[in-house]
Amino acid sequence: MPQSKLVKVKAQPRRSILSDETYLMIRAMIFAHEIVPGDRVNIDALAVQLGVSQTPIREALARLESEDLIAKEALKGYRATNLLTVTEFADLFSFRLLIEPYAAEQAAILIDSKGIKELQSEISNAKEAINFNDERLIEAITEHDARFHALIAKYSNNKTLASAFTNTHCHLHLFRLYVASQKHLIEPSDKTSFIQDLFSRYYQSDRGQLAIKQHTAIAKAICAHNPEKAKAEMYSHIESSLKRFTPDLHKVQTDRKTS
Amino acid sequence: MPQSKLVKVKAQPRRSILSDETYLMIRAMIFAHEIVPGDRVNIDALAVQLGVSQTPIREALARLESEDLIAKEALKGYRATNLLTVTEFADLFSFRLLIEPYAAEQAAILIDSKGIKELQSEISNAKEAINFNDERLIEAITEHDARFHALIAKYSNNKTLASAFTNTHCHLHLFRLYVASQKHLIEPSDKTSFIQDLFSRYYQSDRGQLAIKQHTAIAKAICAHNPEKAKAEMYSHIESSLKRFTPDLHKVQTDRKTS
DNA sequence: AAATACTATTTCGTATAGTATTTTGCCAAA
DNA sequence: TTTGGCAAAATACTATACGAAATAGTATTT
Repeated sequence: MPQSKLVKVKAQPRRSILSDETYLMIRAMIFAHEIVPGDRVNIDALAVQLGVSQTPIREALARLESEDLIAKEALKGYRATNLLTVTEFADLFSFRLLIEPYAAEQAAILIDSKGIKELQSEISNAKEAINFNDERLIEAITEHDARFHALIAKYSNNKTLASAFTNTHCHLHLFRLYVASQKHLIEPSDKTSFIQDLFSRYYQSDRGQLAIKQHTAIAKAICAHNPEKAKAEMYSHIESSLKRFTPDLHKVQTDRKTS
Repeated sequence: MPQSKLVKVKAQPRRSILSDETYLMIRAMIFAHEIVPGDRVNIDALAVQLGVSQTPIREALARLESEDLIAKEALKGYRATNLLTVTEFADLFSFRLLIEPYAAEQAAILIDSKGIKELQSEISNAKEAINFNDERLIEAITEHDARFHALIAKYSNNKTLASAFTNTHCHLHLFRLYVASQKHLIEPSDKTSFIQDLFSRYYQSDRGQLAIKQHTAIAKAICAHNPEKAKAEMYSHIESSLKRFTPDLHKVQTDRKTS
């Protein structure tokens, strides 16, 4: 058994890096609405709650700050940033319309067999998820959507693009998770907030089937190495998604011009 | 003198936030090549050098990490990230070609009189800088270029775009500063590294006059509220800048496809 | 009612100590 | 000389405690 010497302690579980784990945990708390937008984030309290010292918390918050998920006010402390405003939401989609069709185009050129498998498997999973009940459906579709678009950004093979995508998309993701969490507020009341309005428009109608259909078309074009088609499909997908969210976008854009 | 009461202690100098200042100082050290790409960054040493404790250093490094100017390896410490590779450089320009023409277009629509003044003054400054001697010229033009493009990103009024621009552009800026710092290596030697080759191609020929000429055209279109022209001028400006850097770009792109 | 003073809380930074891990340098064996 | 391994030094990571300074809230005085 000469191997025992070579292998040695290689298998010992890596010591966890608290500042990294803390970062992920705080991030998860934000996405899970345990930390609500606008909340103040107290370092001491967080340290106690997570059972670590202040040092890892500080590093985690510094990172979250440069992702704009946490804002720091000098001498006043940290607080969770607010949700996207209507304008910011529209801006984010304008940005997506710039970079994601290009990403799809490049992915169609550069994707390899491993990537094709990964993409197809993501589509399959999504199609299964359609059969979920309402409770899990919306969350499943939201998560699938995030993974799908991230995959394409990754296979564009452009790190600058992929990193810009990641940095901006987390806000959209958070926004969607928040919209979804407001589901129970829809039925009983007739007051229609921006959020609730969005919810009914986006999820009530087709339960996300349209999005998955469009994803399928995009994936098909990419896997067939058809850049033009992939680009066009991605463009109309994002456009359609934006239209569903805000059919009155033209009004928003007009507002911006006059502001 | 009722004013004296109203003004009061408003002017008292804000206590400096060490973690912010430390962040800026380390960042400046990177841009000044006091911290060279690939260098290990020792927290203790930095704390002693800057005369602060570890806490602000850690927060600063965490922020720099998410900008990708500093990379963290678990349990091994931080190190300054390497310069852009040829591929990353090409990717960055592809990305710029996606977002900056759009930014110029939107700026032409949305810019106000204050913005027009700011843009025009930046152009004036640049034209003065052309008369600098070689020593200061390159740095002046590099800094002007960064400010000019940042201004347009700002006046696109799209925060998502502006933030993506900021995050990606610092790498280009660092790259250019590094290229410029290699100037003295050009003349005497005949060995032609990638960097030195770039330098001669980009700066020796016209001392940046072409870039400023193009900037002037872009600014003119924006200030005249001509979106189409602004967009087109910005596109060809970036394209021309890319071509000057890498006339053999097609080769790079071919390489990517086969990788 | 407004200005002021006082108190409590919180942030920000320092200092220090201890543990885990990596790196380095040395020594022995091939 | 080279290789491999082990011990020592260096470094990263975390915890803890403390203090100064600013903010926020409350009470007091004018």
